[in-house]
Amino acid sequence: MPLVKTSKEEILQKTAQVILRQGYRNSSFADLSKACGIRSAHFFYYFRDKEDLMTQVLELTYQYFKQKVLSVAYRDDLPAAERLELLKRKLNVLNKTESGCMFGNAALENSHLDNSFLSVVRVFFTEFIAALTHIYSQKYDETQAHIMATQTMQQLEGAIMMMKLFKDRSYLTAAMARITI
Amino acid sequence: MPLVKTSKEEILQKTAQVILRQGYRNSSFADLSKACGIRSAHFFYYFRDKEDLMTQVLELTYQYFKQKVLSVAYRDDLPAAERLELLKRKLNVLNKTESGCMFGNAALENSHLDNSFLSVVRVFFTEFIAALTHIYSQKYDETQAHIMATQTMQQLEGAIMMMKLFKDRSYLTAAMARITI
DNA sequence: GTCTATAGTTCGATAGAC
DNA sequence: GTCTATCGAACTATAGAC
Repeated sequence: MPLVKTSKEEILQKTAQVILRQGYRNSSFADLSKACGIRSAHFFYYFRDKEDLMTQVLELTYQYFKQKVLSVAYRDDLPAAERLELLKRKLNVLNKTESGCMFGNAALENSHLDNSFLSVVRVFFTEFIAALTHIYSQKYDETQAHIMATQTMQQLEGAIMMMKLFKDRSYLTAAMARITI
Repeated sequence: MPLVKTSKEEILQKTAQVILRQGYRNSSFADLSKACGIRSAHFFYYFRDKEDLMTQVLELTYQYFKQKVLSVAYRDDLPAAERLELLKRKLNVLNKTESGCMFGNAALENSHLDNSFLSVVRVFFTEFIAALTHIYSQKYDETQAHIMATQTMQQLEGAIMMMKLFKDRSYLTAAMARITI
């Protein structure tokens, strides 16, 4: 019985990896506890229930994305084209694994329910589109920029779906290459 | 006369509706049997197990798509633009409910496993892209046509994801409107 | 209808840090 | 000797299967 100190942050990160790969419903506490090196009972020390765990996983992932990825869209000292290239480079974390997008997975898996964590998923996509719109709006009017942003995001999610299904990263690579302003 | 009042076809169709909405893992035999009006034991008369049921649901849905939707892509008596419009009209079944695409859902939910039914999902997308490629290749060379087909399909899947998440059909409507040759 | 496995969850105990 | 993190056992519900 190893008395390893596992922080809440650590649990959230390991859990995120498993759920990214397998989905929410398909990840049991048995899976999660194995990945974290703790017993499943211990999750309930930090989290109310599985839904609470998922909510916090999504919130952490969203915060990471907002701060590390989306923020570059608002660096108005740089020209739009450069901000877009920076954003694309940051987005390449998606290409590290073939596990896809946490939020896309969660959207398709849980939209029929009224899980509390769905609101985080909706916020993620809303903010993602807003960031892209901000970049495009340097060259196009607000309406057109919003359309292009939505299109870009949808193209990415579609490509990620193919990447995950065919275990082939070239779908995402190709879609990324097509993103320009 | 061991007469069964509920045919296999009926079961497959009702089951398909539920799984389209809720996903594979999220649909229990309790859910499915309620929707079909049979007792859960009855499923095992027609199907080996849940995976077999899902495989046949996907195969039936794929056959429907192939015959009723994708076939119009190969009606070479019609000009490409007209075939594309016809295909789009057929695809509007997706807009009837906000439940999304069976195959997109299955792709994201199960890609981490090696479920036998994943091959049907891969065939669906391969054939979908092939059909679109055939239409585009009337105007563009084969390579370009294939790229455009992949892009169109990914755009649709992305839009369907948004539609399902936000329960708002305008994402799909807008994406459809943008599909041209 | 019943069986078995597993899921999510609860509870009480414990071992060390302060 | 209280506090925090952790574990082990057990409970309850539900799943898939026949």
